[in-house]
Amino acid sequence: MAEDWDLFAIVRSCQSTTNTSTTTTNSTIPSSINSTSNLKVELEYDAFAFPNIVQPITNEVQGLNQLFTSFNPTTNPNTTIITSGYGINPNSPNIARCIGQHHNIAPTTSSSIWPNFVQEASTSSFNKFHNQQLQQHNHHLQVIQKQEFHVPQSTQPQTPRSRKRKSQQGKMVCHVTADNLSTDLWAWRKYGQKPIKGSPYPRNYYRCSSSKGCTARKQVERSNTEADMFIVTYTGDHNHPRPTHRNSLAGSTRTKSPAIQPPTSISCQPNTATSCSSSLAPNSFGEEEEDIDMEIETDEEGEDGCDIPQSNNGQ
DNA sequence: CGGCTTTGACCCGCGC
DNA sequence: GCGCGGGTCAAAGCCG
Repeated sequence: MAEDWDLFAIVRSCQSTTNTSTTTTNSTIPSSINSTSNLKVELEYDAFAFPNIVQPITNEVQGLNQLFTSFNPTTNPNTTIITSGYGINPNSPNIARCIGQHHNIAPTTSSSIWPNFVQEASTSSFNKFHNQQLQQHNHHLQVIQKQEFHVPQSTQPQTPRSRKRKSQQGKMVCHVTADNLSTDLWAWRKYGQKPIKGSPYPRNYYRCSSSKGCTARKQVERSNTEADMFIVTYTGDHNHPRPTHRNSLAGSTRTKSPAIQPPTSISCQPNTATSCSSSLAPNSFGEEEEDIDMEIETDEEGEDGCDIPQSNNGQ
């Protein structure tokens, strides 16, 4: 299909740019959030009117923030975190404080851009979703705290096809610019592409290729409202430590297809996941430290690594 | 040779 | 109950 852009787009973005904007998926978010120079991270929780979950979420937020922070290469003073959401009081001191703190602490690693991420919850199965998310996040948090890399229990055993709608599963959504489509050290393998109703652009499906049993999934699609923005959605958890460096899995990249390539391109390929992911992505969690190291290793590429110029990661 | 991309078909959750 | 549409599978072909 001509729309290969996606793929590469994703992958490619190895370049870092400074624009990353985060928006909430649920509510189409205006670009007002975007800040070119400042990185704004928006944590959105659809707590709606479920007071009972607010607390847990708060905890989550903390956990996420920790992770996020530790992960965030860019953490810098300029980083702004915006909390918004339904249900969770944006003004919540707990959250704000927590976030602020973490950010301050955050290690400053590279100048890479830290893509925005949004935590999205589906309204339909709100409770279910939240429970899952909370579990995942808590779990991740625990993992991090322990400095472990496994996500043992996992989240869901993935049976042959867990057809459960993704919308109902916990997921992390990142909005990144084409330039930032970043990459991460995880190795991703494309396993499908589908046209999405209502969107002129197809959605690409990737799964982690580092480990056979890994349930991590990644979806990438171009925003139909903002041409140069890509929506990257992460689901599932990695059941293995993050690779130390982009691996080289073999094959690769077919050069980018002639088709559309996002602006910058390179094919970072699957291995490259966007930084967003790292942040929240469940998986990435554990590896934060490594991540950082590794990512840093990438130099500046910004995000993570997409150092790989073209073709696949390295290959 | 191993791994990746492409792509049509299939499966099945979900809304009507 | 039916149909739509999203997500996944798997064969074929490509690339390093």
